[in-house]
Amino acid sequence: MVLKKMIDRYKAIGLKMTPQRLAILEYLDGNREHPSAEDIYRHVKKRFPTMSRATVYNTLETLRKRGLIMELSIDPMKKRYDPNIEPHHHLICLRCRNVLDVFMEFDVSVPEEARKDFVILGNHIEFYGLCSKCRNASHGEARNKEA
Amino acid sequence: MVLKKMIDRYKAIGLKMTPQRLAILEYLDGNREHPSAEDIYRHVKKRFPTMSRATVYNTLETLRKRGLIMELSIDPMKKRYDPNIEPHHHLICLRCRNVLDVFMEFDVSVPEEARKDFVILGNHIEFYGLCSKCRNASHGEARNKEA
DNA sequence: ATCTTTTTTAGAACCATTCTAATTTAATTA
DNA sequence: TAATTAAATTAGAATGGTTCTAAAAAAGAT
Repeated sequence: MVLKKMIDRYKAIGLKMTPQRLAILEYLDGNREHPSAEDIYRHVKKRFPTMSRATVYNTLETLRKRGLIMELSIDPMKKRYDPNIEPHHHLICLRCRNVLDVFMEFDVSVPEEARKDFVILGNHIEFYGLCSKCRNASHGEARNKEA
Repeated sequence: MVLKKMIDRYKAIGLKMTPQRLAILEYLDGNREHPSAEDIYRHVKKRFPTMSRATVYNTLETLRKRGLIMELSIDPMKKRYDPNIEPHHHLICLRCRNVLDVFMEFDVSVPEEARKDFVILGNHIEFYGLCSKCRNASHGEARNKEA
């Protein structure tokens, strides 16, 4: 459970721990769904009906700046968030947009001449394809518009 | 020049070739800037002042569906497009968001047990770091808000 | 030249995200 | 525990990217 660490870190840098933030942190803790801000908002709103979207966005931005979560550009329409900050990669279903983590390291170094003085600080591999559900169900699960 | 091929392909499937579409195709042909819809709109509007954003979006979607361009999820805020459909990867500057192509193949196969019945159809590697301009100029070129 | 179908257009609508300014609250200190 | 103060929350407005709409224009076929 990374939750406790997050809370401690929060306080250590002079940020206030509010019930709303705690709810967001709890939702994110161990979450493997790579949720969007709206996903998070919908969830925590159940417990805090007055919750504002701004709070979700602010909290996510604060967490990101502190390096406690990652912002993913996996979805063309919206940002998605990953509370797992271990470097890893993603398997993305082209049909239902679900995302599976891939905890592996690959040797993908780019030689000098190919990177033109660019300093490479990290990498992220998107594998795209079809998840087992979508591969079987010829219709079900569809959530996007590839064609 | 892939332009001619695109025009032929267009007609072959019964799509009409209009001056607006031609302008968009010409702008994309050989373009290595990974432009957004807005970038394209601004450019072609110079030549066609009545050009509508809808035309740009429609054309891009048509091209994408036909596999003539690729839609990139490189930028969290907007889609960007790549007329180069050869499989390749991208070097993304965290500071100015410029993108450099990497024409290399990497062995990134994911073993059975790691992909849980997922069928992998392709992959795309994002290398992120700092381009030479941004690395030198401590301020210039900044276009985003990493911190 | 006419006809049919597709495309273009301006603008409205929509969704994700950011901003705003007033109100509330966590944490500190007396 | 009450007062203080800096930070967080809130509803809603504003913004930016994208999609939709319905009417007008134009491409390609006959």
